[in-house]
Amino acid sequence: MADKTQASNTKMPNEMLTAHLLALLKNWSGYGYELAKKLEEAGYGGYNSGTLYRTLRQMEKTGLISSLWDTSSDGPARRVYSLTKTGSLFLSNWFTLLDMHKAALTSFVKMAEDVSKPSGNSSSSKGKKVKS
Amino acid sequence: MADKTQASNTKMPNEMLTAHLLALLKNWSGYGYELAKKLEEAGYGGYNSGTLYRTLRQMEKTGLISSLWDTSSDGPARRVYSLTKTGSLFLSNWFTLLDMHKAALTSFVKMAEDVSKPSGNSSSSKGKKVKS
DNA sequence: GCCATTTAAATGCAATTTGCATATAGTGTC
DNA sequence: GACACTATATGCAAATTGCATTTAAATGGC
Repeated sequence: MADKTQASNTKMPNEMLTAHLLALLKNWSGYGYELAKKLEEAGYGGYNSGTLYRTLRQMEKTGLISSLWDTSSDGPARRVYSLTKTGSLFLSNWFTLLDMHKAALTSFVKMAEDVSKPSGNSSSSKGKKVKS
Repeated sequence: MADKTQASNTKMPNEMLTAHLLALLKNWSGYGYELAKKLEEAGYGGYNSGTLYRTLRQMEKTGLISSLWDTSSDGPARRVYSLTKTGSLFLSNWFTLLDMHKAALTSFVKMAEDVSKPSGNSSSSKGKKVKS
């Protein structure tokens, strides 16, 4: 479990945790402990519980999700979250943001490729060579 | 310029700045001021210079890029950066990370969709309804 | 009943990161 | 000299994170 499937050592930034939580809560209602386990199952464990709960509370404060206590079930009370309209919007914005980000990356790479290989011209030239 | 083309108000996390810088530096050598302008042109301004320079220094410290001073040109000296092998690797890892992230998001959304619409069953049921 | 364990959420605090303003410095121009 | 533009860096308060720890309800075993 938690088998470090993530692309090598690259650390997931926390904004992605927010996105994951929003996606899990889309068309669903879940509480922290449950969400943590789902993330774990999906290979996105590695967040410690403190961070997770705090992230959830903060998402609530910023209006992405809303919560209410569920005392109906056994065991300690659960704070059950569900997506707000804002959260839903944020999620779809995140998707487009990801696309734009990726597009920018590829275009940046290509930009440089085009300049460093200007038709039949070898070595230096445009390649903004540093003097020493 | 800097025309807030980014999907609404969603803020770019700084890990993405790192990715952008790496992409710009792939097959290229550039310095901070220049990189800032390229980002600006591409619609990814909105980073203040302090953050940008500090990010670059930190990327150097972690071995993603390396720098040397360029005093050959007019004006103040420039710290010219180029990608290390690690940086190049990080960038391609970042790409796969993005893909995995997006795949996870869509699968999460679909997961919930499948449960909340169980064939011909209306209202509550599996939808993990909260009591009050 | 008593104790350990599991479920569930939250807090304390040090360490890191960020945002914003400001500092420093070289060059050219009026 | 005063000013603007290029170029990098720092100070410091505010926000965020990581890690350990705390609180608390319920269950299972003895």
